[in-house]
Amino acid sequence: MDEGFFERAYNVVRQIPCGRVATYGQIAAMMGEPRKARYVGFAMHASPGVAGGVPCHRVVFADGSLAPGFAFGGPGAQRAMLEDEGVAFTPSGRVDMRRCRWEAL
DNA sequence: CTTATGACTATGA
DNA sequence: TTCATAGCCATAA
Repeated sequence: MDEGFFERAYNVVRQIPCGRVATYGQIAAMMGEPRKARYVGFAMHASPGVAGGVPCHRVVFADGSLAPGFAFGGPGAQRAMLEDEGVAFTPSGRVDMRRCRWEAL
């Protein structure tokens, strides 16, 4: 893996404003390589976390679901953080993409 | 060259 | 709406 890819991924994720979420494919697309959504996920896995300036909790699946089993803090922690930032959730436990999906300016 | 794997996505039942 | 499957890219065996 090219570390530059990680840097670019973090650089994009860092731009996600509070109360918004972005999908892996969306971030990958902003990096110029829309087919590497999986690598974006890997970058998030290896991200320094919110303290490092990378709000990886704001990165979700295309359908609004979160990463099960790999959440940092424990199950429901990611959701709790998003809710705390004002992100709306559906009764099904998924992010309300229609309202909270982040769009590049 | 063929398989296998993975914080993904799209499609079909 | 949910679950299952196939396609996707890069790396490793």
